[in-house]
Amino acid sequence: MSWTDERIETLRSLWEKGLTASQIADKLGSVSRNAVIGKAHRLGLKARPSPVKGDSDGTPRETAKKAAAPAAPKPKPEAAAPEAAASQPRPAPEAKATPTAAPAAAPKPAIPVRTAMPAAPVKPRAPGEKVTLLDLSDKICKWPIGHPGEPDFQFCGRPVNPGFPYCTPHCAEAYQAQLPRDRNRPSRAPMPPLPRVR
DNA sequence: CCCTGATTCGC
DNA sequence: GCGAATCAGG
Repeated sequence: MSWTDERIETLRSLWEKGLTASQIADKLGSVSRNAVIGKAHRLGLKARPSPVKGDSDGTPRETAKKAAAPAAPKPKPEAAAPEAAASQPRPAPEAKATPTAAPAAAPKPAIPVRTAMPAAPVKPRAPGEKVTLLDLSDKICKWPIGHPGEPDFQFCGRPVNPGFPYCTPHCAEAYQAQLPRDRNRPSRAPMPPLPRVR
């Protein structure tokens, strides 16, 4: 379907009424959210609270262009991470106390590591500057340092191992291969300490 | 992950 | 002109 006068009128109306692009697209039918936004802009309708308006200072909007740069490598996500089947995420990293029968060597789980990783937070931070909740994104390691609620609490902040919530070292910490079963030994690992509660 | 609007660019 | 793909942020 195309943009008939009627549909354009509807778009105008709904857009200025404050409906979201998705809602408008939904109402019109046969068009995507992007189509609505594109059309709205072409019509001159615009300036609605955008999540991305946080464009501070002189950074209009410049990112990797498509055909512009000749030598522009494309870090495409590609194949997703093959969720380790024999692994167990440990939500309570502090409790890495594995006193009894410490395995001679923690078996290196097969965690895909694609790129070398700088051992520093994504954004250079002043010494002592903490990686707080407000800094979290899909891109930085969310491995907790310290205990929530305590003044020193912060997050690791290194770049994540793509597809994981943690950086590579912390992935190795969090996802450990299941050790071979042994009937002579208690099947249950000792309970890790409970998280502190206030 | 879901969502939002903005922008780019091949068609 | 159109809108999918992408981006950047909530």
